[in-house]
Amino acid sequence: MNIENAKSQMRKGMLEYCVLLLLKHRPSYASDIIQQLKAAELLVVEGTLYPLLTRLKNDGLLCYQWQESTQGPPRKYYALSPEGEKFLEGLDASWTELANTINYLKNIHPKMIESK
Amino acid sequence: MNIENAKSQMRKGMLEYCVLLLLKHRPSYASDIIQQLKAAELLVVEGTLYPLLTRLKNDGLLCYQWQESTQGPPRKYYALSPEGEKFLEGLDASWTELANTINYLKNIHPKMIESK
DNA sequence: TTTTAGTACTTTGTATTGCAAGGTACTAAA
DNA sequence: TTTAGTACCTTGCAATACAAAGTACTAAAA
Repeated sequence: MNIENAKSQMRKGMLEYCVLLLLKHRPSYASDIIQQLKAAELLVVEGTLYPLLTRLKNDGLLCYQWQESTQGPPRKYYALSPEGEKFLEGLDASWTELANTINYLKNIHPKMIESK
Repeated sequence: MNIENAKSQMRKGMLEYCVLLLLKHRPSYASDIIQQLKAAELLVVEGTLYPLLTRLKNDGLLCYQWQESTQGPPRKYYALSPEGEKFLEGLDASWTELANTINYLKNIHPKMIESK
Protein backbone atom coordinates (compact mmCIF):
# COMPACT_ATOMS: atom_id res chain seq x y z
CA MET A 1 0.00 0.00 0.00
CA ASN A 2 1.48 3.33 -0.98
CA ILE A 3 0.16 6.82 -0.59
CA GLU A 4 -0.65 7.11 -4.28
CA ASN A 5 -2.94 4.13 -4.11
CA ALA A 6 -4.58 5.61 -1.04
CA LYS A 7 -5.13 8.92 -2.78
CA SER A 8 -6.58 7.06 -5.72
CA GLN A 9 -8.97 5.29 -3.37
CA MET A 10 -10.01 8.63 -1.93
CA ARG A 11 -10.83 9.93 -5.36
CA LYS A 12 -13.10 6.97 -5.90
CA GLY A 13 -16.67 7.95 -5.55
CA MET A 14 -15.72 11.59 -5.53
CA LEU A 15 -15.16 11.59 -9.25
CA GLU A 16 -18.80 11.14 -10.00
CA TYR A 17 -19.60 14.07 -7.78
CA CYS A 18 -16.88 16.24 -9.31
CA VAL A 19 -18.00 15.50 -12.84
CA LEU A 20 -21.59 16.40 -12.04
CA LEU A 21 -20.43 19.61 -10.37
CA LEU A 22 -18.53 20.58 -13.48
CA LEU A 23 -21.38 19.76 -15.82
CA LYS A 24 -23.78 21.77 -13.74
CA HIS A 25 -21.86 24.86 -14.68
CA ARG A 26 -21.04 24.06 -18.24
CA PRO A 27 -21.90 21.29 -20.68
CA SER A 28 -18.61 19.71 -21.70
CA TYR A 29 -17.12 16.84 -23.64
CA ALA A 30 -14.85 14.23 -22.16
CA SER A 31 -11.44 15.61 -23.05
CA ASP A 32 -12.56 19.00 -21.84
CA ILE A 33 -13.70 17.54 -18.51
CA ILE A 34 -10.34 15.87 -18.07
CA GLN A 35 -8.60 19.20 -18.64
CA GLN A 36 -10.86 20.97 -16.18
CA LEU A 37 -10.32 18.34 -13.50
CA LYS A 38 -6.60 18.48 -14.12
CA ALA A 39 -6.74 22.23 -13.57
CA ALA A 40 -8.46 21.49 -10.27
CA GLU A 41 -5.65 19.04 -9.48
CA LEU A 42 -7.79 15.97 -9.75
CA LEU A 43 -6.23 13.49 -12.11
CA VAL A 44 -8.52 11.40 -14.24
CA VAL A 45 -7.79 9.36 -17.31
CA GLU A 46 -9.91 8.43 -20.28
CA GLY A 47 -10.42 4.85 -19.23
CA THR A 48 -12.03 6.13 -16.07
CA LEU A 49 -14.09 8.96 -17.44
CA TYR A 50 -15.72 7.47 -20.49
CA PRO A 51 -17.32 4.54 -18.68
CA LEU A 52 -18.39 6.94 -15.94
CA LEU A 53 -20.12 9.26 -18.40
CA THR A 54 -21.82 6.32 -20.06
CA ARG A 55 -23.00 5.05 -16.71
CA LEU A 56 -24.42 8.41 -15.72
CA LYS A 57 -26.14 8.74 -19.07
CA ASN A 58 -27.64 5.25 -18.83
CA ASP A 59 -28.95 6.17 -15.40
CA GLY A 60 -30.69 9.17 -16.88
CA LEU A 61 -28.60 11.70 -15.00
CA LEU A 62 -26.89 13.07 -18.08
CA CYS A 63 -27.86 13.69 -21.67
CA TYR A 64 -25.63 14.59 -24.57
CA GLN A 65 -25.54 16.23 -27.96
CA TRP A 66 -23.06 15.69 -30.74
CA GLN A 67 -21.42 18.85 -31.89
CA GLU A 68 -19.09 19.45 -34.84
CA SER A 69 -15.60 20.66 -34.14
CA THR A 70 -13.47 22.79 -36.43
CA GLN A 71 -10.37 20.88 -35.45
CA GLY A 72 -10.98 17.17 -35.21
CA PRO A 73 -13.79 14.67 -34.83
CA PRO A 74 -17.18 15.70 -33.46
CA ARG A 75 -17.58 16.07 -29.73
CA LYS A 76 -20.14 14.63 -27.39
CA TYR A 77 -21.29 17.42 -25.12
CA TYR A 78 -22.77 16.15 -21.88
CA ALA A 79 -25.14 18.11 -19.68
CA LEU A 80 -27.17 17.42 -16.55
CA SER A 81 -30.71 16.19 -17.00
CA PRO A 82 -33.37 17.33 -14.53
CA GLU A 83 -32.88 14.05 -12.67
CA GLY A 84 -29.18 14.71 -12.70
CA GLU A 85 -29.70 18.03 -10.98
CA LYS A 86 -31.78 16.42 -8.27
CA PHE A 87 -29.20 13.70 -7.88
CA LEU A 88 -26.48 16.28 -7.54
CA GLU A 89 -28.37 17.91 -4.70
CA GLY A 90 -28.35 14.56 -2.95
CA LEU A 91 -24.62 14.25 -3.48
CA ASP A 92 -24.11 17.74 -2.10
CA ALA A 93 -25.80 16.61 1.09
CA SER A 94 -23.74 13.43 1.22
CA TRP A 95 -20.54 15.34 0.70
CA THR A 96 -21.37 17.77 3.48
CA GLU A 97 -22.18 14.89 5.80
CA LEU A 98 -18.97 13.07 4.97
CA ALA A 99 -16.85 16.20 5.35
CA ASN A 100 -18.47 16.83 8.73
CA THR A 101 -17.78 13.28 9.83
CA ILE A 102 -14.14 13.49 8.90
CA ASN A 103 -13.67 16.84 10.53
CA TYR A 104 -15.28 15.42 13.63
CA LEU A 105 -12.93 12.46 13.61
CA LYS A 106 -9.96 14.75 13.04
CA ASN A 107 -10.88 16.80 16.06
CA ILE A 108 -11.72 14.15 18.60
CA HIS A 109 -10.60 15.74 21.78
CA PRO A 110 -7.54 14.16 23.44
CA LYS A 111 -9.75 13.60 26.49
CA MET A 112 -11.08 10.56 24.68
CA ILE A 113 -7.73 8.92 25.16
CA GLU A 114 -7.88 9.21 28.91
CA SER A 115 -11.49 8.12 29.10
CA LYS A 116 -10.32 4.75 27.91
CA MET B 1 -27.79 4.13 -9.75
CA ASN B 2 -29.36 5.31 -6.56
CA ILE B 3 -28.20 7.80 -3.98
CA GLU B 4 -27.35 5.08 -1.49
CA ASN B 5 -24.94 3.49 -3.90
CA ALA B 6 -23.40 6.88 -4.57
CA LYS B 7 -22.95 7.53 -0.88
CA SER B 8 -21.39 4.13 -0.50
CA GLN B 9 -18.97 4.98 -3.29
CA MET B 10 -18.09 8.21 -1.53
CA ARG B 11 -17.26 6.33 1.63
CA LYS B 12 -14.85 4.17 -0.32
CA GLY B 13 -11.33 5.23 0.32
CA MET B 14 -12.45 7.44 3.18
CA LEU B 15 -12.95 4.45 5.42
CA GLU B 16 -9.29 3.72 5.59
CA TYR B 17 -8.63 7.31 6.55
CA CYS B 18 -11.39 7.33 9.14
CA VAL B 19 -10.19 4.12 10.76
CA LEU B 20 -6.64 5.44 11.01
CA LEU B 21 -7.94 8.69 12.50
CA LEU B 22 -9.82 6.76 15.15
CA LEU B 23 -6.90 4.52 16.00
CA LYS B 24 -4.61 7.49 16.32
CA HIS B 25 -6.62 8.60 19.29
CA ARG B 26 -7.33 5.29 20.86
CA PRO B 27 -6.33 1.67 20.21
CA SER B 28 -9.55 -0.21 19.55
CA TYR B 29 -10.88 -3.57 18.47
CA ALA B 30 -13.10 -4.11 15.47
CA SER B 31 -16.54 -4.07 17.06
CA ASP B 32 -15.54 -0.99 18.98
CA ILE B 33 -14.42 0.76 15.79
CA ILE B 34 -17.74 -0.03 14.16
CA GLN B 35 -19.58 1.51 17.12
CA GLN B 36 -17.43 4.62 17.03
CA LEU B 37 -17.93 5.09 13.30
CA LYS B 38 -21.64 4.56 13.73
CA ALA B 39 -21.64 7.31 16.34
CA ALA B 40 -19.96 9.51 13.75
CA GLU B 41 -22.71 8.51 11.31
CA LEU B 42 -20.44 6.52 9.07
CA LEU B 43 -21.87 3.07 8.52
CA VAL B 44 -19.45 0.18 8.25
CA VAL B 45 -20.05 -3.52 8.53
CA GLU B 46 -17.87 -6.37 9.69
CA GLY B 47 -17.28 -7.74 6.21
CA THR B 48 -15.75 -4.42 5.29
CA LEU B 49 -13.78 -3.69 8.40
CA TYR B 50 -12.03 -6.97 9.12
CA PRO B 51 -10.39 -7.26 5.72
CA LEU B 52 -9.45 -3.58 5.94
CA LEU B 53 -7.74 -4.02 9.30
CA THR B 54 -5.91 -7.08 8.03
CA ARG B 55 -4.75 -5.17 4.98
CA LEU B 56 -3.47 -2.27 7.04
CA LYS B 57 -1.69 -4.64 9.39
CA ASN B 58 -0.07 -6.53 6.51
CA ASP B 59 1.13 -3.23 5.13
CA GLY B 60 2.80 -2.47 8.44
CA LEU B 61 0.57 0.48 9.25
CA LEU B 62 -1.12 -1.18 12.20
CA CYS B 63 -0.09 -3.55 14.92
CA TYR B 64 -2.29 -5.36 17.41
CA GLN B 65 -2.39 -7.02 20.79
CA TRP B 66 -4.79 -9.62 22.09
CA GLN B 67 -6.52 -8.63 25.26
CA GLU B 68 -8.81 -10.63 27.53
CA SER B 69 -12.35 -9.46 28.01
CA THR B 70 -14.50 -9.99 31.10
CA GLN B 71 -17.57 -10.55 28.97
CA GLY B 72 -16.83 -12.65 25.94
CA PRO B 73 -13.98 -13.77 23.74
CA PRO B 74 -10.64 -11.96 23.70
CA ARG B 75 -10.31 -8.79 21.68
CA LYS B 76 -7.75 -7.76 19.11
CA TYR B 77 -6.72 -4.20 19.91
CA TYR B 78 -5.27 -2.41 16.92
CA ALA B 79 -3.00 0.63 17.15
CA LEU B 80 -1.01 2.73 14.70
CA SER B 81 2.58 1.75 14.05
CA PRO B 82 5.16 4.50 13.48
CA GLU B 83 4.75 3.93 9.73
CA GLY B 84 1.01 4.17 10.22
CA GLU B 85 1.41 7.58 11.79
CA LYS B 86 3.47 8.83 8.89
CA PHE B 87 0.98 7.36 6.46
CA LEU B 88 -1.83 9.11 8.26
CA GLU B 89 -0.06 12.43 7.81
CA GLY B 90 0.03 11.75 4.10
CA LEU B 91 -3.68 11.01 4.13
CA ASP B 92 -4.34 14.22 6.03
CA ALA B 93 -2.66 16.10 3.22
CA SER B 94 -4.62 14.17 0.59
CA TRP B 95 -7.87 14.84 2.36
CA THR B 96 -7.19 18.55 2.58
CA GLU B 97 -6.32 18.63 -1.09
CA LEU B 98 -9.45 16.74 -2.08
CA ALA B 99 -11.66 18.91 0.10
CA ASN B 100 -10.14 22.00 -1.45
CA THR B 101 -10.71 20.66 -4.93
CA ILE B 102 -14.34 19.94 -4.26
CA ASN B 103 -14.96 23.27 -2.64
CA TYR B 104 -13.33 24.89 -5.61
CA LEU B 105 -15.60 22.97 -8.00
CA LYS B 106 -18.64 23.84 -5.92
CA ASN B 107 -17.83 27.51 -6.17
CA ILE B 108 -16.86 27.87 -9.79
CA HIS B 109 -17.96 31.34 -10.58
CA PRO B 110 -20.76 31.65 -13.17
CA LYS B 111 -18.34 33.75 -15.22
CA MET B 112 -16.75 30.51 -16.32
CA ILE B 113 -19.86 29.76 -18.28
CA GLU B 114 -19.55 32.89 -20.36
CA SER B 115 -15.80 32.61 -20.78
CA LYS B 116 -16.38 29.54 -22.85
C1' DT C 1 -1.51 10.80 -52.72
C1' DT C 2 0.22 8.95 -48.65
C1' DT C 3 1.86 9.62 -44.16
C1' DT C 4 1.93 11.68 -39.75
C1' DA C 5 0.11 14.21 -35.89
C1' DG C 6 -3.59 15.75 -33.25
C1' DT C 7 -8.05 15.13 -31.28
C1' DA C 8 -11.84 12.40 -29.61
C1' DC C 9 -14.57 8.48 -28.49
C1' DT C 10 -14.72 3.42 -27.00
C1' DT C 11 -13.63 -1.20 -25.23
C1' DT C 12 -11.13 -4.91 -22.82
C1' DG C 13 -8.84 -6.92 -19.00
C1' DT C 14 -7.13 -6.58 -14.32
C1' DA C 15 -6.90 -5.33 -9.52
C1' DT C 16 -9.05 -3.41 -5.64
C1' DT C 17 -12.39 -3.37 -2.36
C1' DG C 18 -17.19 -2.65 -0.11
C1' DC C 19 -20.59 -5.60 1.40
C1' DA C 20 -23.96 -9.50 2.30
C1' DA C 21 -24.05 -13.77 4.17
C1' DG C 22 -22.40 -17.49 6.56
C1' DG C 23 -19.09 -19.63 9.78
C1' DT C 24 -16.18 -20.41 14.16
C1' DA C 25 -15.36 -19.82 19.00
C1' DC C 26 -15.55 -18.16 23.66
C1' DT C 27 -18.49 -16.80 27.95
C1' DA C 28 -22.35 -16.85 30.82
C1' DA C 29 -26.99 -17.22 31.93
C1' DA C 30 -31.43 -19.87 31.45
C1' DT D 1 -27.48 -28.51 27.36
C1' DT D 2 -29.37 -24.89 25.15
C1' DT D 3 -29.62 -20.03 24.17
C1' DA D 4 -27.87 -15.35 23.86
C1' DG D 5 -24.24 -12.21 23.53
C1' DT D 6 -19.82 -10.89 21.84
C1' DA D 7 -15.99 -11.18 18.77
C1' DC D 8 -13.25 -12.67 14.97
C1' DC D 9 -12.84 -14.45 10.10
C1' DT D 10 -13.88 -16.00 5.22
C1' DT D 11 -16.23 -16.52 0.79
C1' DG D 12 -18.43 -14.85 -3.25
C1' DC D 13 -20.26 -11.11 -5.80
C1' DA D 14 -20.56 -6.50 -7.74
C1' DA D 15 -18.82 -1.98 -8.67
C1' DT D 16 -15.30 0.63 -10.58
C1' DA D 17 -10.57 3.00 -11.30
C1' DC D 18 -7.10 2.43 -14.43
C1' DA D 19 -3.78 0.86 -18.10
C1' DA D 20 -3.59 -0.26 -22.61
C1' DA D 21 -5.10 -0.90 -27.07
C1' DG D 22 -8.34 0.18 -30.74
C1' DT D 23 -11.32 3.08 -34.03
C1' DA D 24 -12.18 7.25 -36.57
C1' DC D 25 -12.11 11.90 -38.08
C1' DT D 26 -9.31 16.29 -39.60
C1' DA D 27 -5.49 18.65 -41.36
C1' DA D 28 -0.88 19.46 -42.32
C1' DA D 29 3.54 17.55 -44.04
C1' DA D 30 6.16 14.66 -47.10
